[in-house]
Amino acid sequence: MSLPHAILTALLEKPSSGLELTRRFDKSIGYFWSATHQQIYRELGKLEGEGLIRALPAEQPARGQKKSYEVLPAGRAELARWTAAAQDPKPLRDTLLLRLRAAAVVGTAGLEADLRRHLELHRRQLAEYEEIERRDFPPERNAPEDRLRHLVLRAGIDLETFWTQWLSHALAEFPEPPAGGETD
Amino acid sequence: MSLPHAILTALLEKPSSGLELTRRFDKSIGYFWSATHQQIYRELGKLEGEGLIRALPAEQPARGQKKSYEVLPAGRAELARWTAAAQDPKPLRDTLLLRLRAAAVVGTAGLEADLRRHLELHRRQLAEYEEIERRDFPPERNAPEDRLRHLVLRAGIDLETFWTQWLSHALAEFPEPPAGGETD
DNA sequence: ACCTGCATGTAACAGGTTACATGATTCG
DNA sequence: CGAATCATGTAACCTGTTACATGCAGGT
Repeated sequence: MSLPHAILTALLEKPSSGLELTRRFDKSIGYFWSATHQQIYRELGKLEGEGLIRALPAEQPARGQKKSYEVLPAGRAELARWTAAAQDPKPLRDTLLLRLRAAAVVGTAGLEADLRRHLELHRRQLAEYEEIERRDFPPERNAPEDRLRHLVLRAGIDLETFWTQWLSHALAEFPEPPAGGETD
Repeated sequence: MSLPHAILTALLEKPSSGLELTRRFDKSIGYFWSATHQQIYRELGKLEGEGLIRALPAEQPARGQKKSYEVLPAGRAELARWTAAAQDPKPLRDTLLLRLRAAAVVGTAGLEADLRRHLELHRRQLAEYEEIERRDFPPERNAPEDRLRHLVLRAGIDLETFWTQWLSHALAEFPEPPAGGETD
């Protein structure tokens, strides 16, 4: 029950068409909530049916025609309700940790290369976030309306920092020891 | 495509029935890959059909009868293959960050209480992990076959540490400022 | 006229969640 | 015998993923 609220947030920030939303879900919003265009169109239809958003009139409701949406008061109310409602944190579900645990049983052969690749990917993501921070939140301007957005970005930076450090640590004690539990 | 491999790993560590697996997915394995008993039974059926595991014979295949499974060689091979195969990290998808971004638009009313609750939950989880670390991985015994398991636990500890720190930081600059973008 | 790119969709499927159903065992 | 508990399962649904379909606009 989060995708509709992600879309409401995006549309409140700026009314958009499906494709524009898709583009924005590949960038800023997608940093913590990704979605494909198929999901977005499906959800836009639902939200419109529920009266939370409406299409801006542009005459043609035809197929290849751009169609922009804006949030209705009911949509804003629903988003505010959802934002304030108590929600339990979802338990972690991470493939890489699972693979490490599996490697303890079937052996580590071949795993190291992918760990290195992940490390490189996380380093790149971290650099990208830090670049955004430099650009959008320089130390001097600390406007209160930026605080929440900066906080979200900090979470991204800290998470990528965690992954790079943890992967470095993992790789450090990886290559040399035979690491128990081979194919027996 | 991870649940079957989580189950294979669990069964290699110790052959079990569906319910026993469910219990283990509420503890150690569930710390990074959770699953309900419905998922587990469904997946056990599939894995058996594919010849990766088999039921230990106990005469009754009846409904209320315990049924234990063990991993076949094909299952072990598949797990080794999957563990070594390259996989892209899944993009982050976090509700709390989304709610913060939404709060930047519709206002922060009511959010703070749930942030406090999350902080408390993460603190508890962190304490639990640290307790496990003290119990299972004391500094003196550093057996090589424990290394990978310890590494996985460290990831859990570091992640919970991140959340507690980030949430503390978030709450610190939260209460006082009016935080732009109220219900207008 | 044709091709490429933009834009909106449909369909089928896989994985996860929730609610419920059924049989066996144990304990009062 | 009845209730509680253990154990295995079914069914319906929701979300997310992948592959494909359709219409329009602009360039050559």
